[in-house]
Amino acid sequence: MPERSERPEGPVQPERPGRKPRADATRNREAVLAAADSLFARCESPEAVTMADIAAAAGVGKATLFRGFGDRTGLIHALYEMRLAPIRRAVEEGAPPLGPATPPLQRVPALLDAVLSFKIDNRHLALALEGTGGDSPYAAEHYERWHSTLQAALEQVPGLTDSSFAAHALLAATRADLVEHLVGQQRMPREQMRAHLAAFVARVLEPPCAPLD
Amino acid sequence: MPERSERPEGPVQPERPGRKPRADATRNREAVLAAADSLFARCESPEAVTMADIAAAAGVGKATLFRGFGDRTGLIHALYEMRLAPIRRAVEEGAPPLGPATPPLQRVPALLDAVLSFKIDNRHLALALEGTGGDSPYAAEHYERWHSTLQAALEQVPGLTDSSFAAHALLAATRADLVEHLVGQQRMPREQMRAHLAAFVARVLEPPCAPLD
DNA sequence: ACGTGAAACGGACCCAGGGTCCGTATCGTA
DNA sequence: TACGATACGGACCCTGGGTCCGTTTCACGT
Repeated sequence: MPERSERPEGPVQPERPGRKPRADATRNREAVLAAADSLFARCESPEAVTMADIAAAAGVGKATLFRGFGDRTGLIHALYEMRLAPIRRAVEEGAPPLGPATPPLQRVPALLDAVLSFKIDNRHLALALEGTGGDSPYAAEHYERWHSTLQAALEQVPGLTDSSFAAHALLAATRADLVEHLVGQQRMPREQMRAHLAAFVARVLEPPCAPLD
Repeated sequence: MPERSERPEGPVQPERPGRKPRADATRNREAVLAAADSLFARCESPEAVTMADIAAAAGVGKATLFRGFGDRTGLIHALYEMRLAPIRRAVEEGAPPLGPATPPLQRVPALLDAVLSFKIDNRHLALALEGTGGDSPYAAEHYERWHSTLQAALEQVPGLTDSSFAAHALLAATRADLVEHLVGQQRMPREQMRAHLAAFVARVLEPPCAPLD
């Protein structure tokens, strides 16, 4: 039993300020990201694209992948974070309806719609990340971020007693493989999926029957 | 690109009535199921238990595993169905609150609580099944069964417009890795998890604010 | 009881794919 | 331009799912 330790993953951009980073290194990093992005987008199943494929497509040796990103999960993670960055900024410091100044009853649906839309548009990537066998999606820090943001908003919704669980449950409705099943396999149109989620969220946010006067 | 065909999986109990099945075959099948069950229960991560491990624990050659169950997924599937069978019977032909005669507003929470309880009690197994990389959980027929049963019940809930999506969303709150995260990692007590889900479900089932007279 | 052929057995074997090693080529700096 | 540090890349290793085939074991008919 190998007893999973705390993920070795040493040399992933140590950010040495003493020396300028080598040009070929950054160039290769970009090439790898681009190649991987393209491959994941093109292929139906994420596990169909191997590390060797990515290396070949980027015109680079396999070791370069692992030197730059640690392991497969690290590479996928880097790709995912790259795509997610703008949305994250919009959530953390942007204007309503995503930004922090939005009233909860408006922000919760906006957040969930943003997550869903992102996963629809990047479902192959999201699938690769969530389906990456080893570590569950719930260990990833970006999930932690979404969850705590959503929970904070839900906390201010009247009548919701368990905001943490509710946040988990609502986020679960945007799981990548569910999105892939509905949008990818069953060809549900993007807008219809968003509408369904919106209706479901609205139902959850609806105040309890007796409006306190 | 290997182009996933319709799962070869030929010789999984073809049920020939012409000849009595060989004694050693059924004995080995039992041994394998028992060994696998025990190993999955004992180990934290499902991918820590290999087919060779199971074969060794059962005192059987690897080929016997694959002859009897097709592939890894098939074995896990057989285990899962075995455990699930009593609940399935209770749902299909049992008494309330799980059986078909139950009024929807009572049956929906009962169904979801049954699923959740089952996944808590068999989370390693459920994790193995849902996390089995290749095919998404949504392709499995037992998911299809849960979904259609739940959808049928939800259809009769007033004000719910999209029963199919709602069924998906509610079932998503019982995903094995979420259960593992909350109960396994964060040590949430079983009863508390059930209470949280029950509260969430109740919130969804709550009728829209204006009660029709 | 015993011969017989079909079915099951098992472990050596194959192969894909993630991850590593180390001699070599390249870059930034003096 | 020389030099040390850094990155390169492809041969290599290893684990783990899945298969092959010679051998064994069973169920059935006599």
